Amino acid sequence: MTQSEENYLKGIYHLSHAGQQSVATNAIAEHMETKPSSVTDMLKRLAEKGLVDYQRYKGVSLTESGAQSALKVIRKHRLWEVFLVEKLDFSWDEVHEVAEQLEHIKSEQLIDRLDAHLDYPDFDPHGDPIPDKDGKFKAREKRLLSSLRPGDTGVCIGVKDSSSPFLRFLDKYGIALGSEISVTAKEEFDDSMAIRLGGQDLQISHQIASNLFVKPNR
Amino acid sequence: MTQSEENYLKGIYHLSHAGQQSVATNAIAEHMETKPSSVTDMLKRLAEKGLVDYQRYKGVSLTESGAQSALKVIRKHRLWEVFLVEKLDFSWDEVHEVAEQLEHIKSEQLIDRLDAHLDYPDFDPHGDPIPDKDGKFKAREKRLLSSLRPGDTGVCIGVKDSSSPFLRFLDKYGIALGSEISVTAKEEFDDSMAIRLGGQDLQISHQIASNLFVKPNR
DNA sequence: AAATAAATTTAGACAAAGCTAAAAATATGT
DNA sequence: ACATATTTTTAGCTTTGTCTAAATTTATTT
Repeated sequence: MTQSEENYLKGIYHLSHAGQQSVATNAIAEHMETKPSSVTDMLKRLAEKGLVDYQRYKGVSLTESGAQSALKVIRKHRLWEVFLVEKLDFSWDEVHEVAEQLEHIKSEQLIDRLDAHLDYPDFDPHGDPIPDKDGKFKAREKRLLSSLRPGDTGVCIGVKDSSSPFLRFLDKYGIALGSEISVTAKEEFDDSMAIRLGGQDLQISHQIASNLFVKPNR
Repeated sequence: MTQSEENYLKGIYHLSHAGQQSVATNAIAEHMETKPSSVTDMLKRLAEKGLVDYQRYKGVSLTESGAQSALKVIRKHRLWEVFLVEKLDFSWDEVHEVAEQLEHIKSEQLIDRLDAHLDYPDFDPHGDPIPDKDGKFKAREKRLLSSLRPGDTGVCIGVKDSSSPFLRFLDKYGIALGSEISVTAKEEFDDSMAIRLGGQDLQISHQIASNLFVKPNR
């Protein structure tokens, strides 16, 4: 399987889990920053290989085999991200590009040993779950911070938006995976919130709160 | 620069340091397991980019810029080999293939941090020197074991042949980088040698002795 | 020095992956 | 329901990197 094929499978996987079912050609093109005509070409090739179910004009979905392949790539991507952050001291906003390359290295042995070296992590530096060898991953209760009410508390376990500006914003205010957050107030008007973490009080916009995942305490 | 271009530069670099000066198209083809016509095509492209000096029918040599690029690839390859052996417990006969892929990952930051993580190694697991960021590497006195005479001693610092069968042979008899070796006898007839290392006596053929580098003690 | 052999290059094809522009199918608005 | 807009596909071209077969250049023999 080529790198490009792997990238398409990964893209289709992500799109078919955000929205549902069959994914539109245009959606893929936009997601992969390419042209719809190029997507069509690739879909035909992937269909040939039994990795996707594709009928022209009807969108596409991953076959079982395609989904397994996508999960393998995602596993590699996320394990490399953990490596970069834990072992090479990258910050969480710097890892994506490099992991995009590393995810295409072909060696079962390499990824198994990397997994062991990292002590079998379940989540990557953005809080996304890492599939195991069989493509299964640990679920955990995950809600947007914006859905909590004043008085509620939770632990930061991930981000929805993983763009560099957002991640750098979080770093700046000391918000990291594992941070204990309690909601002290919520503004009706603009849905901004007052939160407390590690001794300090912060005022955060709805924009921010709706891109942070927390595991609520009960 | 594409992966293929990088591979050619690396190949030309190795060939022009084993033999001398300008490298023949056929030699490159053989070394890279491809056809001479493909090599010609690539040489033209590399010449276009100012990475090699090439005149048709006359062979090819690296320009300053081409040599620098080749050294960067070699640096990455060897650093990754160290990583695989030191951190992921690969054995020295398993690392080459994977390093062939990893050497093409593009990120200055990655390779700098990997270098630091590995504590700036000077030599790879086969004893080959690792170029620094400026393409320079540490020299050290290096002789073939076969050139020592009875009574001489030395430390094993590298292999000439780094094929799996040879490396596995060395493992089997406990010969590793850093092993203290003393020559106890040398057979006129077939140039085989009796050596002593770590308490045991071994009889090794000329084949073996002429593929092991040692730093002689004086 | 001509004849032959070996090395190298050219010409023409092919596959992967992309693009643009035009055509076809599907969806939407009134 | 029909015209328009949107989406998707097709057709044809480009680049990278490879190949085979034929042509050409260089090297070696006798």
